[in-house]
Amino acid sequence: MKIATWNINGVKARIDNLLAWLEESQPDIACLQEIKSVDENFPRLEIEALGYHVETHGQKGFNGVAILSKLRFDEVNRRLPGDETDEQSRFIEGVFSTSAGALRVVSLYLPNGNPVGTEKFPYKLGWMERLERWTAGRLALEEPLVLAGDYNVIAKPIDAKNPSAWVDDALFQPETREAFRRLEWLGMTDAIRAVTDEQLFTFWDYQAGAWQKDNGIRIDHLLLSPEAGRHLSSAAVEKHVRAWEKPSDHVPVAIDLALEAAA
DNA sequence: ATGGTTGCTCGGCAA
Repeated sequence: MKIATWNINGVKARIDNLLAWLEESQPDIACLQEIKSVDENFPRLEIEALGYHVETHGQKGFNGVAILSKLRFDEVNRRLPGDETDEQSRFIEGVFSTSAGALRVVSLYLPNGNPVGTEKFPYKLGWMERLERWTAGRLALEEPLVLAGDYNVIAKPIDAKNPSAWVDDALFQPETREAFRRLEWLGMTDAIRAVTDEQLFTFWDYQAGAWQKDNGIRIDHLLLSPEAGRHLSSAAVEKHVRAWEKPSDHVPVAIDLALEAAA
């Protein structure tokens, strides 16, 4: 079963790329971030025509996440618990029936947190604390769990072409990196790092020729519970998508799990 | 380089 995550930076601007990518990559489950659309305007008909079920959690103008799945959703949960006042659409969980029992897949768009020194940074850290608590609860179920999305976290210096350029950025603060490590300490595995130590990027800024200079960062991650990680057979960044016409500034990251949809 | 580019929405924010 192929599970992918992609920050598409606007579903309206990216619909042609999204449909082309779905046909080429053929993910069984696709987690999207920054759909920048309300649910009513999400182009579900075109996507359903390719054989996907569609669940969204959007808002006007910014943020917004979605899960597309060739498997039927058994359950859908929107919003990360822990702060009833949080109005930003950044979290959706789908539950699916597989050969290994219930599979839980989350599409998350973790707050950017810039600039550090404003209320945006503590919002990011608070969101990461809520995610840690939620994940601890799900891990107690001892089920396959995939947390996929744009984490806005540069976990290690190797995950940036120029780490020194990011030292004042929320994505690379010690508190940010520690909060990410706490998710790993809970028992979650960074799928890419389970298969390779090489330098890989998932985001290149639109500005200053970042793509042409390969000045990128790796901030889109799939974290796996032990029960998901034991089925991991491959993980890869689909870098070529960044060279398409009218690209997102992020590219898809995909894993294969040796699991099948329940009969 | 206190710049640069894109999306959403048509001024200014978010990234």
